Amino acid sequence: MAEQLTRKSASNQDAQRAVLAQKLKDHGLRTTTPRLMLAELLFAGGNRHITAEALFSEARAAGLKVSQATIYNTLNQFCDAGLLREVQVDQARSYFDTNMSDHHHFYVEAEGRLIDIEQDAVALAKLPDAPDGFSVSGVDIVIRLEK
Amino acid sequence: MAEQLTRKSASNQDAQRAVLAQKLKDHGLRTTTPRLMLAELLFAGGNRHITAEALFSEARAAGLKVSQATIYNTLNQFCDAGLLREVQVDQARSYFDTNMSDHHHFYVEAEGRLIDIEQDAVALAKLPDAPDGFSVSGVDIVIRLEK
DNA sequence: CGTATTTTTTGGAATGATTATAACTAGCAA
DNA sequence: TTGCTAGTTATAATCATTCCAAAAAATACG
Repeated sequence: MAEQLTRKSASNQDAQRAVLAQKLKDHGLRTTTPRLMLAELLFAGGNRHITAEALFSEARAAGLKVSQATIYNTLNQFCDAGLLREVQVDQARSYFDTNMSDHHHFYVEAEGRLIDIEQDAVALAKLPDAPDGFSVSGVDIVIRLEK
Repeated sequence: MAEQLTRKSASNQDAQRAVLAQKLKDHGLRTTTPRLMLAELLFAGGNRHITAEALFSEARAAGLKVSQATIYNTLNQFCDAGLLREVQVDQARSYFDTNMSDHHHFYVEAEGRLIDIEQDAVALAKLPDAPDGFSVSGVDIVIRLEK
């Protein structure tokens, strides 16, 4: 029984990795060990918001020997590839969001914590036109929270 | 005529400085030379958005000998005092906005330029409630622009 | 009016996140 | 396999911002 569970979870893990490897390929990224492991941390457990530093700690805690440079490179590559988006809430550090759907954020400044706002919880009744010669590349709404 | 203009503009400048000195006092800040000169750069010509680096350059260009530390201190003090607000659009550097009224921003990423959106050009039809235990301390909307 | 007390300013060092560099290694196509 | 290209690494470099301790300026007090 214990063996069976172990075997089963191992194969689940393999399947999950295959899916993630495919996801990387689909976005034009080679499947390397660091990328795959980081993808697992980032994408395997539902949407999340994370800083480079936090991902580095997690990777280390998970036994993955990866350098800080790789964390930054990978996060930036994932962003460029459209697997991640950067959220601008604190000039001190960058936050990355695995949720690529169109949505906005609460930001708990005191805790440095981001919370997704469901897409249909915000409705804009009116938006200004872009100034002449420009087009809108994105609309970001951040609702700051305090206790 | 030229003299008259000179005299007149000098007295205008004095009057303006008196107003700014009072403004500082009203917000609990002592009137010191660097503060007054920086206040002049910041507030004398209509609303503006500026970075620490840009203000430093302007101050130097205007012949004011002020250290970078003072630029940062002053910007932060003005923020704390409610004379300025910080706008979060680029993790690389902080922008300060002299317009304290409730409004939002366009951000031209390619130029690092902020543009005010008039208050009534944006209307929010629906906003989510703050999660339990929190209250909303601010709502920031940034519309990113590209060519 | 000067002198003491407190606040500011300053230059330079320190910090912390992020990026650049250059050598090494791993993926992958032939 | 082999060779070429891209990825990873450790370390140094960068850049905005903050910290620090000493010097200067502003206010308070006698």
